[in-house]
Amino acid sequence: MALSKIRIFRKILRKLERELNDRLKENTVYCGVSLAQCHAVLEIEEQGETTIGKLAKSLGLDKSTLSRTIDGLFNVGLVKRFPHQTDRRYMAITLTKQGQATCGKINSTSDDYFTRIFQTIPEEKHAMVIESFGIVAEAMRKGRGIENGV
Amino acid sequence: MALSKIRIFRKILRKLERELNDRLKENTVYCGVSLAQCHAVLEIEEQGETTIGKLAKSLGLDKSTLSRTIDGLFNVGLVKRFPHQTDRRYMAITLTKQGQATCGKINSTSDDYFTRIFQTIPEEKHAMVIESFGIVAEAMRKGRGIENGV
DNA sequence: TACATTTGTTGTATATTACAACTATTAATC
DNA sequence: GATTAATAGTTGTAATATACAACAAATGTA
Repeated sequence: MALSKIRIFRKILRKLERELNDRLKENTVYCGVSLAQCHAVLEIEEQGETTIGKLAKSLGLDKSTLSRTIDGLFNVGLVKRFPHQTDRRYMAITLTKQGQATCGKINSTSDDYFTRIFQTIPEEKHAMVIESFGIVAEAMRKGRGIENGV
Repeated sequence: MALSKIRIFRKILRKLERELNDRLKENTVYCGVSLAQCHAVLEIEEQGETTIGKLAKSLGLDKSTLSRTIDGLFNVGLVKRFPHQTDRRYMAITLTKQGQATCGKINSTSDDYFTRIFQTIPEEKHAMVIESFGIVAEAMRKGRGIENGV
């Protein structure tokens, strides 16, 4: 692919990153959780009962970081934390009712937002857009460890 | 658009965000600058001679934050800083030779990376992918201030 | 000239993060 | 079964990134 197109794509990507960031900030502020907490909450929702280690791995963060993030969520009553039945090294982490409510709020504001965004995009392009984002996300996932100059 | 599709799109987007983040981290570490510094350097390159205020605005950050980021870049010799000729309230900011070199390194590792990523995507889909990302980025930019639950 | 605005810097506080050292628990080895 | 390994999580510490408020310097305006 021509370098000029790569440059165009990178520029678009930087723009997209800025927009995504701004939106996320607004959304999390509105939902009363920090960005880190928001990611953790969504990840717990996705994993169901989980552990610090699993969350750290799936979010690509250190376990100490997650330990503190979960501390914060526990303190504001969004997660429950109790030793695993058979292996007491683990802490089983789940969302409280309130945590589920927050999660629902995050999801619904995000759903609303993207519904509106898609309303400004011609309907016949929707499938193309979704496919394209999927392609790139997957290509990047597969390309992990590709020499990145590293 | 159906909620189920919105949900799929959001999930893809989260995946993409994680991948983008990871890659940026590796890249900036390799290029010897922090993520914030990297963004600033690329923005200075794009704007040419610029100011703290302009950078803060374009990056969506506080001027005090940029003041400190530029401090850091100045200390490692990547930017020059001197009072504007006619209005001495401004600091004119430019990249040094070394700053340009770092910028070139950032660009070329990113170019290489995305060139490889696109090599894993069928060629006939390249145009579609670029168009789609452009559409979403622009839709989000236009949609700024859309009630986001706020 | 006196007041208002703009630009950037500094003081202070908070959030996010990682690494290293540690504790507690479980698994493996002998 | 006792000793050693490995694993899960927490805590101490430090670095980075960030914003808001107070400020100083420069410029514009009345």
